Amino acid sequence: MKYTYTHPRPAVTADCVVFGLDDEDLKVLLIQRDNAPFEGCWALPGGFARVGEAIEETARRELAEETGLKGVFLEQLYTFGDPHRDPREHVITVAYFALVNLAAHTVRPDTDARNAAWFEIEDVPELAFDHNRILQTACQRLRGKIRYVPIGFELLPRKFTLRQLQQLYEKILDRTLDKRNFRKKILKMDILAELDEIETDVAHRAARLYSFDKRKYDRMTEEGFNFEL
Amino acid sequence: MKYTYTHPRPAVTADCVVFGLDDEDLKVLLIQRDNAPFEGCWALPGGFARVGEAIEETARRELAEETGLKGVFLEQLYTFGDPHRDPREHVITVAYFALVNLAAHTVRPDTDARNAAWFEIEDVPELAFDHNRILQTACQRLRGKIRYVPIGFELLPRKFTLRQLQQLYEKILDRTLDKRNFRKKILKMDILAELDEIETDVAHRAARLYSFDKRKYDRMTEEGFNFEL
DNA sequence: GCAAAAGTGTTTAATATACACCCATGA
DNA sequence: TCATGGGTGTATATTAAACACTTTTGC
Repeated sequence: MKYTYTHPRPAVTADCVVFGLDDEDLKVLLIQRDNAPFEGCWALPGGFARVGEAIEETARRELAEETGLKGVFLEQLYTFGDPHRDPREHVITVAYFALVNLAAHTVRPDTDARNAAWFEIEDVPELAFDHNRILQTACQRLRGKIRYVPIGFELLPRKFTLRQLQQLYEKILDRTLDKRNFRKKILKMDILAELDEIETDVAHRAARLYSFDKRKYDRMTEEGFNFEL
Repeated sequence: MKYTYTHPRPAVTADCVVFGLDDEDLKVLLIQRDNAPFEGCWALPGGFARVGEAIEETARRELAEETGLKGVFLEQLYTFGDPHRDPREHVITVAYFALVNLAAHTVRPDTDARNAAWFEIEDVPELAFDHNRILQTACQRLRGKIRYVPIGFELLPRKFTLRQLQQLYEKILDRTLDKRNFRKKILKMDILAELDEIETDVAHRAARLYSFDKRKYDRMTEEGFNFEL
């Protein structure tokens, strides 16, 4: 089938930078490419936009097709339109970043990708296209955003300890935080629900579990409160 | 000439939300459309992406063609990809927002647009496509960003008084600020250069002029300082 | 009983806020 | 001389930062 236009058009793709937290390590999900260009090279999951499909849907569909991930937190990151970022032709990509907690979502490699795997942020190899740059932009955005929007909870299991939360922040912000001050601050915000449960299977005193109370948070932001760590 | 592809492609455009400050009023630059759809309707300046042209260049080129504005501060805002946002077909638009100071840039209507004009933000009429929504997104971004990145200076003349700066912030943040506290805070940041000049042609005591010292600011941000008003 | 992490308060410094008057200038 | 905005300081409240020990639990 052929599709003809009076003017040449750049192609459009959507790519996803998927962050996951695994035993306190921040990782990113990559796929190994099946086809040219960059065959065999690691890359961000993503693919071509379809006509009639919202661009975010493109991102979600490709993510599901290539990695099996569904229903994740997804937010638009930036649109990269350099005409030489794809050696074949002018391809504009709308990049998204996603946050998942690894315990709740299992990844299965699928048709388009020979393989999908989690990489430690520091150990990411040379990627296809300008994907290293996109990843870098995503890391910056994550660091910038996590300080004043409580998106960090997307990376944790539904029930978590304050230590897990603190370690997450320390990992992303790349500095240590004072335990007492951290707890004081986050609890005072009143966006966590204290559960009647404690962690299990730990070789020391078990910590209380908490969950993020989105309803409280939404109510507070409406009233002009701002989260800021 | 015809251009043929094996898969259908959405079209891509770039649109600009241009903010300008005029006698302490925040305005946005609109053009009146010459062609269908939405002929005669007011819209954001913008147009179709060319193959081989970086998408930001599309935005700059269209802005210059339609309004005569060149060399302005331009930053990517968001990409809108709803398949029904253009009644003709699926058009993805990469929206940018621009800041200009009206004194330094003159606007001349040009080929594509029958007319270009500045509108008070509050008086913007029903626009073509989803441009009202894009404008709204841009306003939010401007408000959010101006508090922690000193982009406000782009809206002012090179030399300005502290009153002008404060009024700008009050306009955008939509609340009054205490004069003494504002001056203390902004001067303590040490990103303004105090000039040996005062304003002229005012019917009261003339205020000292300042200019934004980008070099100082860049040096400070590198050292991990953060502007925050 | 010891290793490992949970949990908890206070002091001090820094920052934000609230607030009012005299001064210079041009009309 | 009056109207208009320029320019300035201090006291108080709030928030951030620094800091160490006791408790619980599993091994």
